[in-house]
Amino acid sequence: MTIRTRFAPSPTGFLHIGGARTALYCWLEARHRGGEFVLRIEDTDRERSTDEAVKAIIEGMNWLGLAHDEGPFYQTLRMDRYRKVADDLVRAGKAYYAYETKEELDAMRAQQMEQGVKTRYAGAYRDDNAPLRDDPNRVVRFRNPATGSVVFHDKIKGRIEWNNAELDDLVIVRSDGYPTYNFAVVVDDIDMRISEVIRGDDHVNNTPRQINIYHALEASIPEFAHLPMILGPDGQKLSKRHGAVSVMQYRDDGFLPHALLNYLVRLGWSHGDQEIFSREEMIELFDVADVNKSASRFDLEKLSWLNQQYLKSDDPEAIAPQLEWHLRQLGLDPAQGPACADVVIALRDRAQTLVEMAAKSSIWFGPITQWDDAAVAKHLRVPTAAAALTAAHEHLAVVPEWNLENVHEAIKAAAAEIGEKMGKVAQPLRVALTGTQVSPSIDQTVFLAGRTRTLERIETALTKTGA
RNA sequence: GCUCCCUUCGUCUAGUGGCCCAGGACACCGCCCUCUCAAGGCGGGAACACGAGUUCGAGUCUCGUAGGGAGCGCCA
Repeated sequence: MTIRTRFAPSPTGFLHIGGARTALYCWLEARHRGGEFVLRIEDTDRERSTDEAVKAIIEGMNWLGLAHDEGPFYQTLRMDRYRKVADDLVRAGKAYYAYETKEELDAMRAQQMEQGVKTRYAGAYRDDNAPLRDDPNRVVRFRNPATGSVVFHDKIKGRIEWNNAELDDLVIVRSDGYPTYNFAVVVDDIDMRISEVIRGDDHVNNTPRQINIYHALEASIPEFAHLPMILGPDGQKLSKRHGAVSVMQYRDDGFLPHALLNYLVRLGWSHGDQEIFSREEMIELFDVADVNKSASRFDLEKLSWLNQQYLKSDDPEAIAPQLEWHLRQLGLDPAQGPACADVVIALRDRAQTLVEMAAKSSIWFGPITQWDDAAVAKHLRVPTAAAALTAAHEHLAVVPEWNLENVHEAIKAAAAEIGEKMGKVAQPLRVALTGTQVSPSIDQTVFLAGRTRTLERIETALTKTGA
């Protein structure tokens, strides 16, 4: 039997880090075991579900490259199915109609809280066997076993046992006719033949009652794996109010999807001392049973480090289009400068994100917008600057073919001509070309500027030397 | 209040009774390299929450304590 996993977000917002990791683990588990990965949209909360959120979630998964094999399925399209299953349950005596108002239920809970007992439904209809009647408050409740216990083996948390006495008769169909989460998931997971339920550990508490519903439906129980949460950098729970952002924000912030995936796969899971995983390695090595039990914090610095590792090791030609995208975000035209793959090579040791890389490349795609006064004072207003720049201009003007090696030789020759070390030429030249005293190696900086731009900027800089 | 879950360097983690006076990675500090900044190389400080017990031997097993988290909805 092939295994099947599913990712089942509710479309009430964007795909955030926690959801992305859940999706990744579901996807990896399916790929690793040669199974199938299905996407299901849990949109029974009509108040909060939106089409934009569905699009945002799918966009996020596409960006990360987490392709599903089936779906997306929409719960709102399966209403008839849920109603039929609920009716069958009522007919079989495994569920019943109840008619309490929300106010009555609130009062019941408040009273139980006061008495220090677990809050649970203790209404009158469980044993009432009342015939169906029309009432705006009519719901269907599941008749949970009153005695015994539910035991399951979570692939991550281990053995978990729950007393049925702790569980109450949950509503499975609301007064508006819509199914509730705990009911719809079970019906869906059965119908979609899900063999492994991988989800956040905020659902462990729901699992025993869901298992009871599986039993009532005479379906076989899938395996469960409850993932620990991802906390914010401060150890607080991530929420929309507190630090949770869309995975697409990471694209905008200059991260590579593979880097995010690699970061996420290592957050709560590991394989010895290995830090870098190709997609193939993730698939080969990942096993949901190896996931850690405890929550972990999101660390932007480690993500940034990983991102740079990929910036350094990925094919520059593959990164180039992404850099171009970020250049355009800055209002720069990639056509007005050197080949972006060359820029990637020059800057990948100096930038952790594509946003940083794009910012640092602006000097090759447009005019110098800001002069660092300290740099000018230190490297242009010195006795040797004018001679160094003049010599550089002279040699660079006649470089036969404008490539990195020839540019390097020309600058070396200029230094030799004035009898100074490289630094005496490189620094003034760097300030002339960038307006600052920080840039990639001088030959790279000059090469990427191109001959015309380089000579122009040296001429401009000469006027600043005071010579 | 009740139920369930979790606890190794600041952070992510290795560790499944002796290989651990605890290893790797990020971050931090120092040195080297060097045309700047990085990157890289080398080195450094830094943790088994606490207490009992089991055992010849415990980070690893058991119990308790403390701390943290989740759930207790006609939300998912």
